[in-house]
Amino acid sequence: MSAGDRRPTLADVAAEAGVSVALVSIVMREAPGASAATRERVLEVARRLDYQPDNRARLLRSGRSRLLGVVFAVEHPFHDDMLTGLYDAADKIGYDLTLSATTPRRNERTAIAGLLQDRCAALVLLGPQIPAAELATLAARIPVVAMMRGVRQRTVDVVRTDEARGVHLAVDHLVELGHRRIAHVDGGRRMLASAERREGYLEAMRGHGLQAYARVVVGGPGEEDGARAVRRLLDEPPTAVTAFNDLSATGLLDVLRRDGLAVPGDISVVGYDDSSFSRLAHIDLTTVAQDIDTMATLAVARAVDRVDGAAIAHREVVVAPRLVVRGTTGLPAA
Amino acid sequence: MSAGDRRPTLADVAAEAGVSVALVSIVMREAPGASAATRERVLEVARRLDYQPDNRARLLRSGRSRLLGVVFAVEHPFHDDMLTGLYDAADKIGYDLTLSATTPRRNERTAIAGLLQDRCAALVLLGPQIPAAELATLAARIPVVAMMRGVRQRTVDVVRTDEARGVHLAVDHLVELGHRRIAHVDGGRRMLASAERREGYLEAMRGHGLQAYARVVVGGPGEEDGARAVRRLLDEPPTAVTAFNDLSATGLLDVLRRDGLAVPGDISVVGYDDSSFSRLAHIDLTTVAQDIDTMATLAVARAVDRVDGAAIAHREVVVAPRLVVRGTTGLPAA
DNA sequence: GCTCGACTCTAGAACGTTCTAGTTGCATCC
DNA sequence: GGATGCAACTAGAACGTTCTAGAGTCGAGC
Repeated sequence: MSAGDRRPTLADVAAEAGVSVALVSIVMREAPGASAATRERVLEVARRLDYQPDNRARLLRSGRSRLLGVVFAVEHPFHDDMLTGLYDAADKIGYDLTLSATTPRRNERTAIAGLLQDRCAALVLLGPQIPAAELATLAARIPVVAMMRGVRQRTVDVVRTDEARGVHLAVDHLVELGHRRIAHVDGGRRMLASAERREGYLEAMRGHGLQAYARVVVGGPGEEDGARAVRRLLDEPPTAVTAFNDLSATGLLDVLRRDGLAVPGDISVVGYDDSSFSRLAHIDLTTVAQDIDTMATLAVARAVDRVDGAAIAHREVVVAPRLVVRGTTGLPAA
Repeated sequence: MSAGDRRPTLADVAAEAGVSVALVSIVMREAPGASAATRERVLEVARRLDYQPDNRARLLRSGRSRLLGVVFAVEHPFHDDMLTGLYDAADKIGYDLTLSATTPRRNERTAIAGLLQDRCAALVLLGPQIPAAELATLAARIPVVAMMRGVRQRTVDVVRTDEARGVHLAVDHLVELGHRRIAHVDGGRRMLASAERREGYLEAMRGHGLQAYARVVVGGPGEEDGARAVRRLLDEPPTAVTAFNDLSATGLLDVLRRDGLAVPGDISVVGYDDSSFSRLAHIDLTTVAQDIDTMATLAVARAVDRVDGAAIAHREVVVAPRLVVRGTTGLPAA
């Protein structure tokens, strides 16, 4: 009735071009078995009829799907960056991505269920929150790659950043600038990476022979957590602070500046994550960045390997982060 | 060979339960036509075999797809917020969402092509960048709802915010606080909403009889644009500024504070978009927020109406924004 | 005892592709 | 001049569902 009565199919193109359906199929997916002349003619007809292949039917018939399901959280701007990398990586090896988001009102289980019904070949989960056991049962059904979360399950693959190394880099940088009294505001008990980053901090301090100066304050993932933590720190202020993440660092910065302390003049601050806002001139935060492209490439490669049934012994890939030096770190006060 | 040889199908469940495939289908989609007893039994078998319906086959067979394709940009954190609303709205009326992102290296055309192949029933485009003509040809093929962009094409639906009204609200707020010398830093020539917001500003100034004080400075969408514009403003500083967007406002704030001007003591600033970073204690920006839930609900409803072939005369829905008052606006300096 | 309707269930076609196993035509080889 | 090979093409099954049409069963109504 309205615009297009029905979308054209292979059969329509075949009829119009005077060839068989199978031949049109061959032409459309650029498979061998058609002469240049007919190829040309079929393509012309397809274009004229505005033919669009039906992915559903295509995937249904041809078993393997060359489709990777990705679960990401709308709350994490960082996940958007990772999507960019994943699209690139998948594209490069001829795979497609199908996305499913978690939102404050749409949980991970729902997001995963949707992808399972779409019959993607493997799942890539960005910072999955569901219990490890659940990941394991899921992995029994379909290859699963978890990113940015360590999972001690021998059936799920993991691609993550070397968290400890990240804070290590931050401490190295500060020490190099001449800092000694460096404190760490951690991510609290509930955050997965918190313990690793704290350990990285302690280890780095020991490595520089500064264990006597080491000081860890309990914080959390939010802005307020950083603000609260730094107030406790100010009785005997260090010359530099490494924070659990950028948000926490921002809260911290805010309190410092309100108290009239100059950053980095009086105190240097390092965040973690290289969140987009840390680039704002206003904040200009020195921070630790994950290697997005490398991680994305590895995750996709690993997923595809599993789909192809490759036998890979090690399940976990740990990628080194890098330090992004901006304006919140400098020489310590004299 | 590996984990699961093959995912179970309706036929497997049917065989195991000793009934026909059709009956299992009936049970799985909770259609009428099966007794409570068999329903129970079939479900039990399905659960035992870990049966998952195959969406592809399902959609292929049952023509209509109850599937909405959404194109969003990873660069826009705001789009993530909108996704949240869209998921809610779609969920409420039994529709599914399939997402396709644009990234710095994946353009809108590619994103749309993917969705077309997935045979979704309609397309929802967040802030589409492609030419209106292209949108029109697309709309000839499938219902299209464009969000956050005005399109003068009688074949595509539009759900957008009343941009002029947003700046109007900002000016009203400032005038109410006692400001008169209120300037506007616009979004430059290339931004779609720029002209509307500028008009809204001028109209509001006129409405308050302040046309003599009206002053528009050419800016842009970025932080640097705001910074550059405000420097030009400082020869004869106003007591308040409305900026094209939050990013521009942030650049502006940064310059002001570096110049030793207090915000809002010496000068008040209003942004636009309610970006997530505008909530940071550090920035705490008064801004104009779009009504995400309303817009999402309207967009989904409109898309579904078109799918159902409803005849709706007006193609454009304009939603009122609201002002979010935070810490960058206050009484003018005495 | 026959028909009717309601209910439960089933066979088989259909959706739009890809894949397998051909068939045809034509040039090549001994 | 008959076998062989190859390129170009085709018929029809298959993928896992849903849908249409109809078959069987049973109790009620006359």
